Amino acid sequence: MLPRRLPAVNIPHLWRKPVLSRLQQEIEKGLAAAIVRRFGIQPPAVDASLPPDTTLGDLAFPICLQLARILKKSPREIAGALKEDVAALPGVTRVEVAGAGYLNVFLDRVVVLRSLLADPGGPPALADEGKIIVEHTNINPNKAAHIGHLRNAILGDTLVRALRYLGRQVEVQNYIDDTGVQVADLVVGFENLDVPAPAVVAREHEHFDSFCWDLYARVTALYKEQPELKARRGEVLHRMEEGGNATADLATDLAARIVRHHLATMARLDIGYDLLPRESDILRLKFWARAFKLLRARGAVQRIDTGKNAGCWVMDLADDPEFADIADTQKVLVRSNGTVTYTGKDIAYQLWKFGLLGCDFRYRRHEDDSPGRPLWVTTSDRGENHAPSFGAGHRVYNVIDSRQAYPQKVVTKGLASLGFTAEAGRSHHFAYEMVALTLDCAKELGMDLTDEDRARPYLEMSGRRGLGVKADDLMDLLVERAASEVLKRHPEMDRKELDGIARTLAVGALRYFMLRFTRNRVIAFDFDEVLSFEGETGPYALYSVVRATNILRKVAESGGPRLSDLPALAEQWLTTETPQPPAGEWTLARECGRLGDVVAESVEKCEMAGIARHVFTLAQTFSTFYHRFPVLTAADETTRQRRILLVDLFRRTMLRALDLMGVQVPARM
RNA sequence: GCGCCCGUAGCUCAGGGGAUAGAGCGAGGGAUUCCUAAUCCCUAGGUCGCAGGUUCGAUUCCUGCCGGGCGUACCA
Repeated sequence: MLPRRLPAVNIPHLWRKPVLSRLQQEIEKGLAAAIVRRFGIQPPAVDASLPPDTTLGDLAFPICLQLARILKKSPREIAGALKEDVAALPGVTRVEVAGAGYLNVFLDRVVVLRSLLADPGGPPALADEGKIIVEHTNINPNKAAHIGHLRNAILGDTLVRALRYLGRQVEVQNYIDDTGVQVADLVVGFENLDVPAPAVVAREHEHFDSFCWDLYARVTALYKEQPELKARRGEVLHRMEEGGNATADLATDLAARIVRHHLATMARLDIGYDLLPRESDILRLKFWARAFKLLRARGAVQRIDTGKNAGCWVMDLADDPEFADIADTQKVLVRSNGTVTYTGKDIAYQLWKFGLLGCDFRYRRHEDDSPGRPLWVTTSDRGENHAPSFGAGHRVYNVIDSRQAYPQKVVTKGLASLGFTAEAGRSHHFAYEMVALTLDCAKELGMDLTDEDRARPYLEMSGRRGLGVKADDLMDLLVERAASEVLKRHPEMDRKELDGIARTLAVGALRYFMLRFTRNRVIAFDFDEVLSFEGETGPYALYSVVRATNILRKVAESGGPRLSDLPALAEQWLTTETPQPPAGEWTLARECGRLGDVVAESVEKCEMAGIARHVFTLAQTFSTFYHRFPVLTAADETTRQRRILLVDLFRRTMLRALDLMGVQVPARM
């Protein structure tokens, strides 16, 4: 569904890059100028790369390999001619011609280290762009959240954190589809299956959402036995859209109850929102009517009189090359029975997100908000007077799995066909592949599988079949697992601390797991993998920071500088004549210096796996450092101080990097 | 049918026009009077799905095949 690379989410020019890349940029410019001077040609893009290891240099330029053809000279000869010019650039201590003709640059490590210590993990500063709206989570409020929803929420929340780190103003929205077919199914379930009223269920079951998970699967089975119930579902849907009747009230109540559970589930992972826009309000406040009018005025929708779409209002996509692949070029926005499809409502919603609809929701505080994190929900009743202003964003990310790429394209096309081409260009479908279940996993869940199922590489989760791993169940498993690991190492630990650490480790394990896969890869979910705390996992990363923290604690305990003294120590060190740090230590510093670039690149590519990977690389680099270089018992005071500062640089960088992933660091584990 | 995604070590995955293709798990071997062994070090393991093309150079770009997944709804 996606182009191979997303259309570049263009980040307006970085006017201040992190220290490493800033230096790198200067050298790229200087090298380009030298090429013009020596050879009288304008070179292609001069880009630095990283040499395989730091003993070869800190930056490597392959440009001479490309110039060889143009200049008809050997790459090494060209590199040799440029070597002195590059060596004279500020921040460069040495240049070597290596391999086939690489120009390898050694940086002044002390200069770099000084800047890093002054601002560890600092982001590149970006030109202000205005509000960015990120929509994620968006779970149908008719059942418990499952691990597929977790991938969505974790990707979305990480994107939000990355954007905020880059200095963006972000508004997080979690759209509540409370008038959709799936909620109607649940209403049919409560009406026709032998279950207590919702209020009673809520009293008797701690997990109302989990109860509905089962009920939803039972309704699906019931439709097979009593097909006439499907007509009832249609009626229910109609009544829900009308509002102001008992059926609609039941639906609203059910959706609200389940949303509260979803919010609680996500809160366990430190995922929150600013606004819950409700679909019912889009209807009640006539958002669709308004969007529909605009679309008709532009001739962007047509009423169809004949054929299978007779009686519907559709958007015709035939003339658009983007949709050349679609067999049926008409996308229905208004059904023949007069109700609006999700895509129709989504067009209205998207217009509102950009402030193009000319009308607004009313707002009230959600009952589950907290002083530190206000949460608002839309309403069509009287709103509160002091609500902040929502919507009217400059850029919009919709975090939605790639199975919905086609309707997302229709939404964007809707904007474009109304003449809002700039906004269409700033509408980003942040697409990712689904989470499926391995066959082993499905068996562990006790699912009975068909032969067809067993022939597949993995199974798509299905709410209708009740096939899936619930988010809360997985979290419970992770917390339990974490608690037992911590207890093994700290048998004396009190319950309260243990619970806190176990929760932190569980969040770290889960969030790391969901982020380590690039978004175009289907995750075939497997319990053993997600429950692993060794190797490339969240707990491994946390462990490295805990160790760093321990070193610094022991430094303080042995009469050395305390955490609060370290800035002063860095300051003092900054002004002292210092030898260049050796390669093994420098590698750690260099990795720390890359965070800002890594995040900027991750946002540009909408690829949050880059952040996870970098966190792992940082942890791994530190682990190597930890084993090779004693800090407390360093040979001399200069070395000891430098290492203390390096450990602190690592610690502070990791705190920021892990915070981007929504993970806190425990004091011990 | 058409479109999109995936195919890299036994398994799970990174990477990406150029320096010996990387990591984790698993397998084998080693390290703990020393800052937590949730760690570290070493070894084995790869015609980067297949075939063409572009290029000084392709695992990476292009084309065509093969295998798998998803989409192509008056569900979302």
